[in-house]
Amino acid sequence: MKRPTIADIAGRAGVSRSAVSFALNDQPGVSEETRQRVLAVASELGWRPHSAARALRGGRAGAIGLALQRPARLLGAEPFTMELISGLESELSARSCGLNLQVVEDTEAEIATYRRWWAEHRVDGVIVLNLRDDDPRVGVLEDLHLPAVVIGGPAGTGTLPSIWSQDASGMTDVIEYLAALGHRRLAHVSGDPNMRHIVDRADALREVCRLRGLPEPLTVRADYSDEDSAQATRRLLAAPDRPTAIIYHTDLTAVTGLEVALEMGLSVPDELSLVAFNDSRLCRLVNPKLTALAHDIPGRGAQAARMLFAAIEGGPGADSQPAEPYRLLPRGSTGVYRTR
Amino acid sequence: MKRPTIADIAGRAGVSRSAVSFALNDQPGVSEETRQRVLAVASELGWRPHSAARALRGGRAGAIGLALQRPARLLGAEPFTMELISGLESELSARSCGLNLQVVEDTEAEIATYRRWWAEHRVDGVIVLNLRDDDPRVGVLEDLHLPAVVIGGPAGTGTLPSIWSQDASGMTDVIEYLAALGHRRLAHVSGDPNMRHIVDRADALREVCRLRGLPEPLTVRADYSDEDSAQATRRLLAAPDRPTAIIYHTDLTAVTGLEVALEMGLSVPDELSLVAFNDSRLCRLVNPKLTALAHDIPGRGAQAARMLFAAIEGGPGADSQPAEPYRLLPRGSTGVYRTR
DNA sequence: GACGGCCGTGAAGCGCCCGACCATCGCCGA
DNA sequence: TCGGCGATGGTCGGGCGCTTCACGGCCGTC
Repeated sequence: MKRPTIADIAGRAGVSRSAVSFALNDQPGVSEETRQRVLAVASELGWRPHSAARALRGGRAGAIGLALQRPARLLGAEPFTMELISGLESELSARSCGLNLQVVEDTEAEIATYRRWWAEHRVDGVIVLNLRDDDPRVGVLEDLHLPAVVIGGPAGTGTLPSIWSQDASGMTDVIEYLAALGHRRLAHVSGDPNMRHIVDRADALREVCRLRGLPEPLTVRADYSDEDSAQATRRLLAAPDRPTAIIYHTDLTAVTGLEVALEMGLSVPDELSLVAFNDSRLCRLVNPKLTALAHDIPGRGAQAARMLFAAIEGGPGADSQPAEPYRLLPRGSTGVYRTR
Repeated sequence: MKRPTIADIAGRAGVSRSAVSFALNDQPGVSEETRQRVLAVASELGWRPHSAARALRGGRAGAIGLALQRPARLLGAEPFTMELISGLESELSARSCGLNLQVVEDTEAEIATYRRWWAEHRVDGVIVLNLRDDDPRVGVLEDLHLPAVVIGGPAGTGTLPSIWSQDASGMTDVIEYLAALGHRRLAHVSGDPNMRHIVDRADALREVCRLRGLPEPLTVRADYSDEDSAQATRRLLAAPDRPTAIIYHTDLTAVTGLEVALEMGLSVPDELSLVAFNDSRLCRLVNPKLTALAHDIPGRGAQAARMLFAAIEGGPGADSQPAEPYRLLPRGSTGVYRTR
């Protein structure tokens, strides 16, 4: 089977290659009659533009890039990435634009990937995840003039458009909810402090507690691993003045924390309330179900894709904007705190 | 910033473009001295081949394709896909080959995607997931002569190489394990009966039970959704002659089943044992932890990638082969059945 | 002096797009 | 009546970056 080219269509329709090109691209320069004839022949032959030829000619690569900086074992556990991808795809496929995926080890490798994509003309733009403080990726992308949309921010994205989650306000909602339930001693299992949104949450937590006259909240770090998450919760619960509510930076971490709490003989939510950032099915699979801060991740993916297209086309619509706010979904893991 | 081309290198090195091309591609036709000089200039300029130009010239697209036929909300919940991708990537990035991802609605859309990829020269080959009976994708890929590796089989893959999981033997292991624990009334929550591996498991279950003189196992279907999984388990446990052990086609389904069983007041594993196909972190997050049949998914992805490369290059190494067998990981959800 | 290796150059061409050009026709003013 | 002109509908050909085939000097050898 041979792929038909424009020349084949030209031959069959009895016109020149240019005429075919004009007809296929809705350009002026051919009569309506010729255009229809060309289109008919093209669809009969099943012609599709050769993406490489188009890209070479100086046009679009017809694909965007997504570099995932995650070890293999985590990529699976975390629903975030896949939900984001499916959201991206919903917009991409509507414009028959491809998605190039690359799993990278670290930031350095990610930057190398951007440079390679740029040099090889593989993508028209990229989506950047997990913004960090002084993120070197921003400068590189700006230098390359490679269109990009950052998921994160709003600070530190340079000239790149971004879509930022309202982490401080999400955290505030949680604290107010917990405070209303009578909790005073809060704790926070936090993530990588280099991540912008992680810092935003921690800052908000301290700030709101101070304003409301609550004691300084305990904070410990945990990565996504089982052991680390369990250890973090154990440390918090072993503290002399044990917290009555714990806020986790991830559903995964929270679920592990729940197991640990139950293991240690605590009753949830009677003696301990738990809240997770990032809702997912996981939160509903455990018992009691986890109270969570939910986000429309596929929706955000779609929004990011639209912004990226706007950035690529250089038109309007590529301005930074907030994602829709977190929604607090109270479930069985949080309850009224009764002083004993 | 301008991307350097071969002509730029040629100018700087004082040789013709052809010579540069030979040097960069390790072809004979240039002296060792010239080659070194060209390579030095190339790396100084940061030259990278323009992927579109190469593809146009008739070479490789430098990417493989993966079409995911899953609704958005499932893609996130299921760790399988991401683990597979990270396995694929480990091989791909070693050869600096890209991965093209596309989320599709149904088989028809998937086939359309293959045709488009082929016509647009976007990918050099594809990975096919979830083989079904009389799968139309096989014929299409054969017709297009688009190299492909099927994850599934071994039957029904036509001339396409495949890597097949040993589902019957996995199922047999489970039954023997459960039988050894004293279970006789087994049940099976099964998946889409059009999927080859699902049928293999069901067949093995019936066959082995017959051979061992166990009663005909109950079988119900459930998709990946919460409601469906819960409903399936409820139906089984409400049956007059309740099973003492249930085998689930997915960790997700099994976790939901566990919740339902606990809700219904059954003690796991004292009154009911549960086993899941597909181990994942999910199985260790619940209480009791789920006994599961584990698979090295990233490993299989890597193997599939290697086979696909072999198929693309037309060399040897593209023969169908079994994946490594399932490993049964007994955990807290299975135990001795004591007649009451 | 014919011949074969070795290095290197020139040019064609992959499929597509687009700027330059050209033929035809209708219309207008001289 | 006829030349000039603009609009319309089309053709020609170059070039994007890269590979590769055909060829052409140049040297050493029989």
